[in-house]
Amino acid sequence: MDGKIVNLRSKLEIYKAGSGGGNLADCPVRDVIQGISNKWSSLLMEALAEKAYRFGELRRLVPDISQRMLTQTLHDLQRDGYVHRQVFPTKPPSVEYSLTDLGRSMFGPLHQLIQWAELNHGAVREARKIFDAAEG
Amino acid sequence: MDGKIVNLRSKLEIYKAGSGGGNLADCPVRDVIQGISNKWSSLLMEALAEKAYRFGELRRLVPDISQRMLTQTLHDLQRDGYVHRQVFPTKPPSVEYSLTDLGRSMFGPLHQLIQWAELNHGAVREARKIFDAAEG
DNA sequence: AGTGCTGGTCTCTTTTTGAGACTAACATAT
DNA sequence: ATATGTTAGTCTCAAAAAGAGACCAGCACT
Repeated sequence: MDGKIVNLRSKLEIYKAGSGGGNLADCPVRDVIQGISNKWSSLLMEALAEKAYRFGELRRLVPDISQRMLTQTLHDLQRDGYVHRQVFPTKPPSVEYSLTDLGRSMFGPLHQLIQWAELNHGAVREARKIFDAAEG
Repeated sequence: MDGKIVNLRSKLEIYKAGSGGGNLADCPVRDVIQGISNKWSSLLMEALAEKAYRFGELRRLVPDISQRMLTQTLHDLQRDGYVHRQVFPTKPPSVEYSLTDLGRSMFGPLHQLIQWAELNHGAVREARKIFDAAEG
């Protein structure tokens, strides 16, 4: 039983006892998953998986994202290698965002999760209703 | 082209123009995905997928989660129907958390994403390095 | 000259998260 | 008898993140 815990610890833990260099980057799950586990990433990935979009198009597509968070989320997705940013020298300049190969690869499993969400939305809502009824 | 956008809009958008009742719950992707797209959910799901754990065990397993966030994340997972909470009348009382059927079902696709993360951690780190080198 | 379009940045406020002290009730150790 | 540890939390306050929306430059069109 303790062996299993230790096994899991190696995957989950951020701090390795007695190790000076243990940090978040040592845990793939946390390092990668946290990059896409935020309010807007999966939504933008889903949009860009369909086709390339320009900044303004994305903003209209997801109207309740603030420009600030759209800029920042796209920047983060680009930094992690999921999204490619291309500037076209039009007047005024336009910027197109598209998925990279890595982004398309990651969207595979992400899409599975999104499909699960669509399929089981009702069950989750039902669970919430029961829970909220049981304890206000 | 516009047709595709409209298709996507129906899945992504939070506000439906002219509709009084349009809100977050109308969008399965956002409603369900946002429940698990936070810092600790996937980590706790991964732990509980292995076996049931008690509150204190989870806290030791994920040592850098605050008690406050552990309580809250477990509460949210329970509310969405992924986690079952059972109190044992020991002295002092102990509480065991385990996955429900719905939780195990959801962990299927989530696990795929986690495996992708483990497999492609290196590629993501490399992308970050290149990005950070190009623009400080 | 005025207006609009582009893709942002800047500032301010609100919300979320983190750190950690504190609780109650009982068991065990001294 | 008194001190200490255990349980699963809650509470408060500080820090970080997110949201709202004004503002910007450069050019086209009117």
